[in-house]
Amino acid sequence: MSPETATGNRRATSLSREQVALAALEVLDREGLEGLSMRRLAGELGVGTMTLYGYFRGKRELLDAVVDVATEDFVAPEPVGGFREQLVAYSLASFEWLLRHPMVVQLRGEEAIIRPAALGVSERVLQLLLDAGLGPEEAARAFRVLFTYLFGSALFAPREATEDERRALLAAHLSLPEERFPAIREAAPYAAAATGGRDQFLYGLECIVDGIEARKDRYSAASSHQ
Amino acid sequence: MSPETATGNRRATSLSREQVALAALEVLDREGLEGLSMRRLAGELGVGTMTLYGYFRGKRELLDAVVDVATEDFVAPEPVGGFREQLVAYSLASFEWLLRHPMVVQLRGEEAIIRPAALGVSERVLQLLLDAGLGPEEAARAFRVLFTYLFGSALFAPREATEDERRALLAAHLSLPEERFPAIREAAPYAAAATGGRDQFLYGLECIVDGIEARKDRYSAASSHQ
DNA sequence: ACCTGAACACCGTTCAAGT
DNA sequence: ACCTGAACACCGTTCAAGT
Repeated sequence: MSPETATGNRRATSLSREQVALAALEVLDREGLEGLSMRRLAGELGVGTMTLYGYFRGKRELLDAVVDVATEDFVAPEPVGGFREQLVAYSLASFEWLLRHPMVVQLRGEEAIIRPAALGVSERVLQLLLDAGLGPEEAARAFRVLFTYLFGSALFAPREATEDERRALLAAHLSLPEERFPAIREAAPYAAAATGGRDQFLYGLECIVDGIEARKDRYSAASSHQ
Repeated sequence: MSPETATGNRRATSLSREQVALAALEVLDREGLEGLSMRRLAGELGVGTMTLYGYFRGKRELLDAVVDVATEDFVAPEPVGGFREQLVAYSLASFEWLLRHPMVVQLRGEEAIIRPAALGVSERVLQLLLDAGLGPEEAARAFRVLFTYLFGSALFAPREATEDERRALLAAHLSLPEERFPAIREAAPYAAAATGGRDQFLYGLECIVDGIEARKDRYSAASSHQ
């Protein structure tokens, strides 16, 4: 709360880029993208606003560094199991990581940020696809589909609805005229559970992996079972 | 450009909510979310900034109205063909609509906006899933997967890379050390084509529909061929 | 009633001045 | 060198005053 707690270095004669980025990440995780301003962060660190411009060219460069710092706490799963198990495990670990740092998703949406720190995971997943028998073109496309679904889920379907949201959604759906919206009304009791969260993410992920596997089998002449 | 062109009504004694929303949409389509400020929009309409607050409680309410207005130019495809063809046609039409109004995607990311205007499409897709034999719970989940992939694609993979971006991406990938990143290097020539656009969207969509169909067949006792 | 300028509490960043 | 206050050109919105 007070300037000292942020870094324990209130004199600020020797901040590092990493210290600044870590403090920014803390604010972002706590209060979201809107909560972070240069003025605010400087205050938190106990330095003048313009001091930050000695470490970073501007806010964008700072945010890039924050994404790098955030990437470091990605927890890679053990590489055990077959093609399918590993693909699911890596995707789920990525999903959970993005939920811990929602601003990475928002930043990726505003403008493409490709940070080298995440390359390790990309390499692993791409290798899985190639090993499974997909050609490099097919593998590149499949990889990108997984990436798009992952980020889409993290942004548009991060969590299950709260009890209040469930009630509101159900009420909204059931208030629709029966003749025009029979399908929405029929699915209404299940809509809330499908809005997001781990189970919903896994459901879609399994669909996509099914599709990838079907394609894989189509490409390797003989379709092997499992 | 000049105040008159926006609505042809520079005296502004009788603007309507819709006129204001349309003018806002025009600015958004032209210059993106960052380009729209209340002050700017008021200037474009030839009225004082605070006049807008007579039509909308605040910026958020204005943006909700803009999404409604934008929804009106969604072009629904003809409902011809089977389950698969129609699902693909509706998804593709939605993708193309979102690309025409990128701010809908950005707004949907910042906070959940569920606008009634889009309910017609939802009803149609949900009905397709139910007709195909999915139970209501399964249909709700499948629908949400399609929704998430659609919005994810519109935000994270809207278009193919430009020639410059292709070159930059290829160079970046090929500069990686061969021992640590063999898979990325192998897929590098195809990475650019997979970054986004219509073909990539369709590739992933087919994967997902494959997965949904597989589930459908699993639920209806006998798996029918096509 | 309807419209709006001034003011408030914010932004990111430039620039010139402090030590 | 390193740091920073004042200033500039912006925001969204409140409030009181104009007609």
